[in-house]
Amino acid sequence: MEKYFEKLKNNGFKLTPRRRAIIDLFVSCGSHLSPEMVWHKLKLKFKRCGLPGVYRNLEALLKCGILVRIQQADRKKHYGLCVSGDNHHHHITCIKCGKVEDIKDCAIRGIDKIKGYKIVSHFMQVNGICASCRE
Amino acid sequence: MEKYFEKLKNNGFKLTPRRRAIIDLFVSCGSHLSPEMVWHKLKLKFKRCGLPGVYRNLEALLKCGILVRIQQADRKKHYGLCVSGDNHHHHITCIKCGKVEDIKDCAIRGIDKIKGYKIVSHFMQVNGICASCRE
DNA sequence: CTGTAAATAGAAACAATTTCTATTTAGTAT
DNA sequence: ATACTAAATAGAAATTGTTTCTATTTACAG
Repeated sequence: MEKYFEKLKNNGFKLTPRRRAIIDLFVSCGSHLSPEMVWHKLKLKFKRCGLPGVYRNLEALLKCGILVRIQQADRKKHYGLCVSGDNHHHHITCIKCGKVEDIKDCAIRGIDKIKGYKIVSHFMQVNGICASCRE
Repeated sequence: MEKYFEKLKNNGFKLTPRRRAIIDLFVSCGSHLSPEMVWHKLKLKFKRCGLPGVYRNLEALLKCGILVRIQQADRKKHYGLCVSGDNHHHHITCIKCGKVEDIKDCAIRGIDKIKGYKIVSHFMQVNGICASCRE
């Protein structure tokens, strides 16, 4: 918990109740959330609370490496706690409970070229059903 | 060309001038296009031509396997010709010219489980610079 | 405790996509 | 050829997700 507040400070961001609540939320739910889902949760705690503020805070937390952005099939943005820090990794998402885990092995890493293309970036998203949702 | 018209028919779709033009467009440009880009091109040929119609047609062509949907970093949908047919594959995109090619090898294929997750689906997008854009 | 830059709410703007309704058209049956 | 019918269409309007703007409030350095 403290380490997150450190990160905020190191990046010149203030520690506000909103941000504390958002971090809490991600820590306790342990899965990824869309801005709208975060907003619904926050509205339970704060009576006055706008969706634009949620977007701004999620981007701020992304910038200081507390959250990662996860690409889903829908057009919504999704965020999750960044577990691996800055190391290159991908995500596996449970389609039942929404939990997100990091995949450290990356098939592409270290590969320089594919089909004559100089590789600039790549993105991988794996969807599955986690052990506890499957039993 | 004929094979595309076959596919339309096999899926219960009619072969309309719009669809013919859209297929032509993708064949001749050999890269991926957003609905809006398709629309701009179509407007040169057809004076009356709506963006909603483009969306509908791209989805129709997707359904019969003529086009594939490519996930880009932006929030737009992108479509490209489906070169590999129904076989599982991913795409590499040139960030300079927009060309899209298929990658047949897939690191995930055949893998059943990762971290205890039963894998349901996955998605990979590689971005690079192609040989001719690089020289 | 004061000052200031950052954070905020809420309204409004924006962008991509989808839905709706009435009209037109492709392809089948005559 | 011609008429019929389901599908395709244009254009307007609605919806959805996100961003920008302005005025007010707040965290925290001094």
